[in-house]
Amino acid sequence: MFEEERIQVENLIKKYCKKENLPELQLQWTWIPFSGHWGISTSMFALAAANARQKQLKSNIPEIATRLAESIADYLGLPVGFEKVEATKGYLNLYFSQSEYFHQVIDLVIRDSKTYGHLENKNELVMVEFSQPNTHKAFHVGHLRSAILGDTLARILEFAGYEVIRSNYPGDMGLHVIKWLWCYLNFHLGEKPEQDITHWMGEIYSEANDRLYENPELEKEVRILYKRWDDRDPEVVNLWEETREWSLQGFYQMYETLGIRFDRYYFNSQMEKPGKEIVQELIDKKIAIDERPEGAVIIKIDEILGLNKEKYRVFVVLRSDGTALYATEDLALAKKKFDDYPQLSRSLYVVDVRQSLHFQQVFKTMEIAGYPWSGRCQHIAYELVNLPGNVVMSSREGTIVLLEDLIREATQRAYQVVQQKNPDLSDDKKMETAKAIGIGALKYPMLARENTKIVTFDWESALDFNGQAAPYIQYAYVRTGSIIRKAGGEITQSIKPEYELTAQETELIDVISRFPREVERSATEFRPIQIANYAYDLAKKFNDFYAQCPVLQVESHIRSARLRLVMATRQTIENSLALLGITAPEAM
RNA sequence: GCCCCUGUAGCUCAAUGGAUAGAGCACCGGACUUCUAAUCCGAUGGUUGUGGGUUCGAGUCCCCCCAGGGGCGCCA
Repeated sequence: MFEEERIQVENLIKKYCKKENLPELQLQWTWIPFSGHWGISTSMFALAAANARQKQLKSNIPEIATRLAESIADYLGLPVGFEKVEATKGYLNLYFSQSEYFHQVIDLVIRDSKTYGHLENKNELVMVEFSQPNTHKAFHVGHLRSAILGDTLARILEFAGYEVIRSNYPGDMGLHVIKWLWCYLNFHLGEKPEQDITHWMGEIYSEANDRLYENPELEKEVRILYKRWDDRDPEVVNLWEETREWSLQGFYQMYETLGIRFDRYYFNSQMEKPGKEIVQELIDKKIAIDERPEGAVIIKIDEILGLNKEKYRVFVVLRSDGTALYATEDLALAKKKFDDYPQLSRSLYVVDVRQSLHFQQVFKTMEIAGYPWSGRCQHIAYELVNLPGNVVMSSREGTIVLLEDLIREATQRAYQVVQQKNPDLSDDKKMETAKAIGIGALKYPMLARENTKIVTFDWESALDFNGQAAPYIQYAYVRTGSIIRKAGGEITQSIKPEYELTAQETELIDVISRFPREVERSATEFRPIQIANYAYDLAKKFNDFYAQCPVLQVESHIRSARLRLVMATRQTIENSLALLGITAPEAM
């Protein structure tokens, strides 16, 4: 928006520089940071400094910048599309024509509606792998972060013009699964989960750990069972298949509730064989050293690269007994993704920060082995969700908050408020609204935080719906709906307002116009926090407007203009909430 | 020992290298006869961990420290 006008001004400034024999610099434009105004701004400090350097002048840069800004402002006069040009403290500020800007921004939003902010097709295919839950374990609040972060990144990347494949990688085999099967076979044979599947699965896993802790001599039964799995004993395989399916059904339910979908499932258990093949290939290529049976199969990455410092360390890719490690399987998975989608421009892994070294090792190994796509793999690291006192959530330690419990609690609390404020809604509608609010409230704090910062979970703040939180944004959305409904379906034409806009109106339009830029930035930096903060900012500006500017009870031309502003706000809130995976409710 | 992350208001967190470092929570004082008060307005609150450097300009970039967290050969 206003690109043409900006370029015109830029050309004028370049002309001025040539005329005055000033160095030519790329101008950096920012937004005028003062509230109640809108327009673009550029500083003259860089130009002043470059000029001083070039001419060997020793002088006060801010002073020169101020004079430069002043003479350029004089030179420019009043370019088309702007209503004021101002030089102050070394900055050149160009204020947009209010009615022109209003008209352009609002028309664009209303015209594009659901696609407002959607960027041009980038013709790139990106895979986002996220969630990676372990079957036969509980699904707790810690797991929520990867699921939500990955889902939101996928939404943002899609909106930013990428084609996205969402993939999941459940951990459906490993020691935890064998322990679970052992416990089930001995103490729960014949039982089946009913509701809260992942909860029930988690209970048995936890029981297995307790029993083994109390009676360590039973470990040998677990080892025997693991051997039976390795030999593909039909009884074990069948039981594994059946119980694994229970867990997966539990996950599907959870994703359904959270509004998360996947295009592609890769399973840990399917990567075992191809992983071992890659390890053999690495041994054949003399990249990996086979120290079996005394030692494992290892790769001395630093040595291969000739690094003096320890950076990639030693990477263990196969156990000394020949069984697969997580690392073995991750080598296969990386390759499998590019076998399936050779045109992937990026393969992203949304996995917690503790595995940073692991992924560096995986990607670097594939690079050494000569796979050309290795540079397109990238780990998107995020910090953990801990309990107060920096206590890590762990199924084995029993220090977990179950996702089912949290969702139930949040939804119930939201339901009570809906019940109180909207008693006339049907019960289905109340429940639907409560879910939108409760789940939104859980998602938001995980997104409105830097990926690299730890989230501390406590019940009180998780269930606090006030302040900077999803319900605040949803409430602003509901308010826009009320106004439009009360206007009675009035048709509003494109309009250039002919009255002095209030500060609240200018700021609101300014924020609306920023949306596409926020999408771009959020996508290139893989940071949903940009959108989370943006959505809040937008809602806040609307609430300011709501408090100060009556829409329905004003003269008709103001009413028409404001009604359009409300419509555009509503659309932009809706679009930004959609990127966060948060439902915009009709009533609250 | 090596590597990564974090350090900003009492607490939780923001801030494309730019103008006066901003929100929420908490606390205190106000605003529903109005388009939904899950809202709004006001007040209080800062040596951006320390010390250097780069730059016209540093919370932001670089270096040394300090503090906390995480990772480093057969866990996932």
